[in-house]
Amino acid sequence: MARLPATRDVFAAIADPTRRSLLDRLRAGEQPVKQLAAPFEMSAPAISQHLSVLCEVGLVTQRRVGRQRFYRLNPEPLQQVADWVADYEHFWSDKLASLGDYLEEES
Amino acid sequence: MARLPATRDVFAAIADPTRRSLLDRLRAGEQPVKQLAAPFEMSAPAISQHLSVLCEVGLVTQRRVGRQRFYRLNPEPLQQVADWVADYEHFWSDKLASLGDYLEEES
DNA sequence: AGTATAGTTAAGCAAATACTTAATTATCAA
DNA sequence: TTGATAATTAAGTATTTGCTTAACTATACT
Repeated sequence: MARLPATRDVFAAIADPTRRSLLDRLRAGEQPVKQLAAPFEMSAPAISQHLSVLCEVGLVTQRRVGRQRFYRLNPEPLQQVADWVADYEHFWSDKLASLGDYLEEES
Repeated sequence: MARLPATRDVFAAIADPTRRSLLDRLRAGEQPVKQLAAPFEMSAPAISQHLSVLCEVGLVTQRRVGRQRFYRLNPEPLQQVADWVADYEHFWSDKLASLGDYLEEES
């Protein structure tokens, strides 16, 4: 037997470093694929496939202009990630706080 | 040809739903594997392998007590994720703000 | 000593992933 | 209409992943 179908969710989408870079670049604003893909040493189809994953989970939207395809960032789905991580934030801030106490006692 | 070695980082570690659940459960405190694994319908080795991934990226630590292995949450590496997502937060809050403006104008 | 318990390591497998090159679609330009 | 450009879809491949069962290690119980 093997694992379950592994529905592609936001967490899976941002697990890939290339896809995170693409999102990072899109923060500069809507861009056509050519421009977006410029810094990557990867074939155009590879980029196209990554963009379609991002599209599927709603992290980007598409707009056609002539023969170009403009991609735009849609960060809302990242809220899911932010929400999940937020539940852990007090754990490390508590740790930092106790480290602070420790340093204070030492000084 | 194929892809590059794909070093396992925090983003990859939290991409798997089972591993996220394990972390969620560990928020209740340090636990032996048996207790931690109880709700999962998965073999013990599968859980063990997930825990070792979490260990590799530093999200959990281990402590041996008799024949038990206690795992403890170490949330610090999640800061990386929090930091990355934080850069996107103003994007969606801007969007919400403009939605707010829109709703205000409508009323 | 013998056996049960907690957990990992080993080996193997099917599906998913991240690429590749080749072919295709669609638009623009001469 | 011919050709170049922008991008995708198709098909194929190597690697990784998430599981499984079987075997192993180590501690505890009787």
